[in-house]
Amino acid sequence: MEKTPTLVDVANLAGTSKSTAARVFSRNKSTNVKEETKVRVVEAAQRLGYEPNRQAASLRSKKTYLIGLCVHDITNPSSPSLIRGIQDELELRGYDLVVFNNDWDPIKEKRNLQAVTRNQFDGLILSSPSQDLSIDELPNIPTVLLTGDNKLARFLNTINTDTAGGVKEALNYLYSLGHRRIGLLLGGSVSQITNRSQAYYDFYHEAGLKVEESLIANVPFKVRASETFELAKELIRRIVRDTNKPTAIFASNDILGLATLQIAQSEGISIPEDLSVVGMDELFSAETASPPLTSVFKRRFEVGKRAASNLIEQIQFWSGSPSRPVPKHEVVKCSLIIRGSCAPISKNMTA
Amino acid sequence: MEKTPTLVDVANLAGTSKSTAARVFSRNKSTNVKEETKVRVVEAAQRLGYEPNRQAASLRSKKTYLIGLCVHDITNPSSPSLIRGIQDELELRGYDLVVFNNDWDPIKEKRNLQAVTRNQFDGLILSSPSQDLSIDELPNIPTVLLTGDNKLARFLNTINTDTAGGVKEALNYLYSLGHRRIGLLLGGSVSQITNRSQAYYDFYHEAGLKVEESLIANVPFKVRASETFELAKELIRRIVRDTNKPTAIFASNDILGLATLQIAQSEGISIPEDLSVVGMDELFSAETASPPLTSVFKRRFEVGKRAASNLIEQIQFWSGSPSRPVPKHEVVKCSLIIRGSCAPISKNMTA
DNA sequence: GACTTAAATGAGACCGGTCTCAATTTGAGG
DNA sequence: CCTCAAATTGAGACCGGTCTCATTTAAGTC
Repeated sequence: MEKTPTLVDVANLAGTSKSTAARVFSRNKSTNVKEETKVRVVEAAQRLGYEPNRQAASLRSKKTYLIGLCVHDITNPSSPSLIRGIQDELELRGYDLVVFNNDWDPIKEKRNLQAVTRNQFDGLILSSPSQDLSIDELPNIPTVLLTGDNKLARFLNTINTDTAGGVKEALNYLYSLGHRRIGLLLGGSVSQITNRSQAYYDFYHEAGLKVEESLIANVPFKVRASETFELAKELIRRIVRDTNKPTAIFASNDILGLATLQIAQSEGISIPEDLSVVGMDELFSAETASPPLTSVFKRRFEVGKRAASNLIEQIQFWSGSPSRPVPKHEVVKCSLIIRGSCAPISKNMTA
Repeated sequence: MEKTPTLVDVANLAGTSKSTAARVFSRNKSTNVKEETKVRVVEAAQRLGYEPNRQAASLRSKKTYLIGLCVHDITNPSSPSLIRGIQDELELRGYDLVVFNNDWDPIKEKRNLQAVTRNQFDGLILSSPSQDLSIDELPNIPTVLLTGDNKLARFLNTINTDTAGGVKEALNYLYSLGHRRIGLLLGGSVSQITNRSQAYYDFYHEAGLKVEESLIANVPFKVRASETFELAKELIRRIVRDTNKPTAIFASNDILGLATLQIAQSEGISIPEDLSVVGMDELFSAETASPPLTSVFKRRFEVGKRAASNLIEQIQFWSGSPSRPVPKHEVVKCSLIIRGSCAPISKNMTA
C-alpha cells in the first residue's frame, strides 16, 4: 500500500530540498534553519506521519544509538535492577539497549560479542566476562566493565561495587550487637569468594579475633538459583546442628541468607533470638522473608546508571581517537539495610 | 586506523565480484555459489576480520533482525523469565531483542512505540498495553499481544496465560484438603481483578458453596512491589485477626501470598497448621519463603518462547500482504506447584 | 559437436539518510 | 545602493550492503 514516507517526500511537500529537511531532524545542534522553514518541514512530516529511518542514518553517520549489554543471565535476581539503571540513563540520551545472556559460557559470550559488532553498536557494557577473554577479542568500541577483578580492567573503564566494604559493614554491625563467633557462607564465582573471605579475615584480624575455620562454608556455584538454594540448605543444616555453632551468620549473598532462614526454622532455631543472619544483594525475597532479612544492599540500579553515563561520556569523547583512553575506575559503596533478622547476643547463646 | 573491512574488500581479496561475495554471507538459502569460490571468500573474510554490517543490509532489505518488547517494568518480578523465554527463542532465529519499559505510563508507551518505528524493528511484542491504545497507533509490523483482555486482541495474535484455570486449580486443591472457607486476596490491574474474582465466584458456584464477601479483599495497585507488600500486610492483618477468619487463603499473586506468610508469622499463626496459603506467579521468593509457598506457576518463560516463535512465524508469512492477518489466540495453562504452605483442614480450625 | 538448460557470476541501480561544499539570501554598516 | 560576512539552502557524493537482470560457464542429451 502507501509506502512509508521518506525524507524526500517531506521535503517535497514542504517545498525545500532534502538537505534542508534533513537539518530539521538532525541531532546536530549547529544546524541553521530559518524558523519559518522549520515549521513548514515539521508540519509536512506530521501530515505524512514521517518517522526518520535510523538504519539509513547510521549507515552514513556510523552511529546506531544502540548499546549492548552482556550479562550472565537476565533471570539472575541481580540483573533486572542493573538493567533498569542502564536503561533509564540511556533513555535520557536517546539510546536503546540490547541485552545478551552468556549463561557463563565463553562460546556464547563470543557469539554475543560478534552480534555486537555486526549490529554496529555504539557501546558495550560487560557485566562479567570470562577471565580468558582478551582485549582484542572485544569489538573496538567504547566499553564499560562491571567487575574490577578481570584482566580487562587494565584496559577498560570499570564501575564496581565495593563488596569488601559491604562485608565489613555487615560484620561490624554484628560485632556491635555483641557477636564474636560469626559464621561465613561463601558462594558465587571464585573471585567473589576470595574477595569476600579476604574481607572477613581482614575484619577478624583488625578486631583482634581469631578466625575459626569451622565457621566458614563454601557453597559450590550453580547456574540455577534454586539448585544453589538446595545445596546451601544441606551445608547450613550441618553448621546449625553443630554443638559449637556460631551466634550469627553472614551469608555472602541473599540466596544463602534465605536458605539459612528456612533451615533455621525447620530446625526449630528461631531467628533472630537464637541466631542472627545478614545477607547480601538485597533481593526482593529478602524483604518478603519471615523474618525480613537484614542485608547488604549492592545498589545495582546505581551501578547501572553510572555505567551508562560513563559509557556515553566515552562515546562522546572517544570518537576519532585511535586507541582506548587510560581507563578510569569507579566504585559504588554498599549500604546495610537493617531488618528483622538480627538481634543483640543473649546469655543463653554463649553456651 | 585501518578502517573496518567491507564486502568489497573481501571480494577483491578473494578475486570475485561484490555480488558473489555477498551471496556467500546471504541468509537466503537459494544462493548458488561454487564450493571452491565460497571457500575463497570465507578465507578472505577471515583474514580481514570481516563482519557484515547489518545497518547497511537492512537499509535495502528492510529487515533489521531486531524485535521490540514493551513491558511495564523489567524490574517487575514476572518480567525476567518472560524476557528470557523470548530471547532464547529469538536467538535460535538470529534475532536480537530490545526491551522498553513503559512504567504504566501511556505517554511513555507511545514514545516507546515511536522508537520501535524509528528503529525499523521487524516485530513487536506488547506485554500489556494501556486499554486506550488503538490499533493504528501501533507500528504497522507483525505484533504479538500478551494479554487477552485488551481491545487490541481483536486485531493481534495473543498468547495468554490461563489464569482463570490456574485460580480454579488452586481452589480445587484447597477444597480437596477440606477447606471450604477460602479467603481471596486480589491485586494488580482491574482486568486481573475481575478475571480472578470471576473464577473464584465460578468455583464457589460450581461447588455449591455460598461466597462470603467478607473473605474477599482487594489490595490497591502500586507500581513498587514493596509498597504493595506493605499495603497488603495491613489488609491481611485485619482478615487474620477476625474471629471469623478463613481456614485458607488464595492470594492472586505471590507478593500477596508472601505478605500473608509474614503477617501470619508475626501474629503467631502457624502455617500450614492454622492457615493454608496458596500464591500465584511462582516468584523465586515463593521458593525461599518459610515455609515455601505453594503457588500457581504462570510459566512466563513458556509464554515468552511461544510469543517469540509466533511472532517469527508472522514475520515470515506476513511479508508483503497489505493488512494484518486474522488474529489467532493461544493459551498457556498454569500449573500448581505444591510446597509447604498448605495442609488438610483440622478440627481446631472449624471453630 | 551442437543445442538446451541450469548453475554461477558480474554490473549497477537502489535503500534513505548524512555530510561536504558550493550557491544563494539576508542583514548590518557605510 | 553597494559590500561583505554570516545565515540559509541546495546539489550530489557516499555509506555498505541487497536485489534484479544480464552474461558467462558448466552440465547434460542426442
